[in-house]
Amino acid sequence: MSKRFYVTTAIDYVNGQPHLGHAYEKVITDVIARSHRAMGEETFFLTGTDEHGQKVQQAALAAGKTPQEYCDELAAIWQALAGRLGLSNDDFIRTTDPRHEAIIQAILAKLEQNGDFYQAPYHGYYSAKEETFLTEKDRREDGTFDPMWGPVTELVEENYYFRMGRHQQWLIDHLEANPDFVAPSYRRNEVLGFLRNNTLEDLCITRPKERLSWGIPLPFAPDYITYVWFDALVNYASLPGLRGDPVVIEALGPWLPQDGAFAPNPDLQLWPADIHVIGKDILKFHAVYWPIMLKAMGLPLPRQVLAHGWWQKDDERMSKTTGNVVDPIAVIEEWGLDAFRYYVTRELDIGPDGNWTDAGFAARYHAELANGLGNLVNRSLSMLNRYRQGIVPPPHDELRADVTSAVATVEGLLRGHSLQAALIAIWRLIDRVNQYVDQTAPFKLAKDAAQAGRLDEVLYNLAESCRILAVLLWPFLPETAGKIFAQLGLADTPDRWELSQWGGLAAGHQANKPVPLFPRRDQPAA
RNA sequence: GCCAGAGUAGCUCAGUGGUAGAGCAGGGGACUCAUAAGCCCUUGGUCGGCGGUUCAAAUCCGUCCUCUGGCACCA
Repeated sequence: MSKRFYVTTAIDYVNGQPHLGHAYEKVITDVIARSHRAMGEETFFLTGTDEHGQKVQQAALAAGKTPQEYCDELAAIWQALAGRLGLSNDDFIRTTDPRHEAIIQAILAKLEQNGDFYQAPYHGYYSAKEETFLTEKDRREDGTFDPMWGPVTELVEENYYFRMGRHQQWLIDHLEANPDFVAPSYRRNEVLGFLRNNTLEDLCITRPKERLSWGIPLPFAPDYITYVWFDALVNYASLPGLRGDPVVIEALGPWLPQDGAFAPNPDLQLWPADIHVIGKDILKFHAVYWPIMLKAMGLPLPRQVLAHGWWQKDDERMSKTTGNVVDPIAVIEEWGLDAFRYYVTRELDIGPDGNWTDAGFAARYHAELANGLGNLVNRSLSMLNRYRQGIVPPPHDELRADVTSAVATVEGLLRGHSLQAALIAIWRLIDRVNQYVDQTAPFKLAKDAAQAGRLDEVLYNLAESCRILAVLLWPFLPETAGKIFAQLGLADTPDRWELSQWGGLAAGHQANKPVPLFPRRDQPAA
């Protein structure tokens, strides 16, 4: 079996509530995963939760629970979110999975043996009140720290460091030789600019156990706990490893537990990842630290780090304190899952920041989903039922060229992960088919018995266009695509690109009666 | 402060030397299968300011203004 297309989201820190940004990242990654699957690639889509760290430790303590109990409860919330978003993820990694921890320890042991680590004092400003180190960025202009931190003292503690400096040049070379390694291109430029103009400092990768106990101990120094880098980031490779990915198993072989738990599985070739979908805030970790870590581990680099932007609400940063937030679950409950998936993918291209407005959401819902797509399917099937009792006439090719051309365009855009552009192209086809209804006026043809043959032709073109639209929409709107197939009386699922071939509807096929896909919400039901 | 990017119709944006474009919103019309949806037509801009190069500049150059992003241990 060949290597699968492997796509990931960032894993989310459990000590927080899911918000629009999380939901957005997962939806666009799901669209990418579904489109690759539809086009016949074996695909693996991974998401998950980051569960270690001091904040989780403290929150668990405050809640009177063990950290593991606390994480189990929160991980369930995040997994439920994945379900509510209709994600087609193939697995869900939790960094508290003992197998993940075993792989982390194998990696740490290997790098220690290779001389990638060293011990040194860590100097920092420490807030005892918040039990955290502060950075220069936390200083105010006059050099003092915000009173929220309480008394701030300068503290020195021993820690382990990861040597990064020696990796600077090849990483620059790699970015120059692989223009798609970081996307969009302006993010790549930022990373290159950073690498060219700064000297990489070594990375502090531990915290002393007395300060951070909820995490993975260094196998060669159990009084130290791995800090986030060699824990959370590694999930992308540890999940393949714990499921037997041969590349990961081979790189870590001698350092893994030799009890047979990590037997290679040649049928699951995942690493290297094809795309890491992340937010722009964690670009540097993924485009600088992570490749260097992988190189040290002896693993190939991912093919692409794709950084998306952030959402604002009404041109202002979303903030819990002001209540200026979009709750994705509430939107889905009010408008439906596919309406949510459509808006976030259509409104915002992957890269720039976006702005959520409730008015914009309602406008797209009505203009594009209800009046455009929904009404087209409804009027097409309504006429097929009214004039032909829902029985599909013989195939006819009048719209074949338009549809085939749109399919090719959408396919190319999906392969390039231009999701917004793909939706725009799909809607151009919807507009074209709506235009066709007016140009051919089947409702007039139906009044003249002599035009029965022409009416058959038009009705076939409409029904077949709707069928193919379902296939194109599947990656974005899986519920809706399924409903269109169901209304057409098709038992199949529109999850394969080959179904977008013109002429799939057979003469004599019995379609069902239409039900509005996206009921209008701005007027009382008639 | 330094580096990068952007400023074009009410809104979102395309357009990189040759008579200003799209979608949405706004206005008008004909139709009626359909979720009072759809279709056709249409109003609307001294292309951020100033100066320069050119027969010709939204497009190239200079300068100024405004905004955005980045400037390492941030989940």
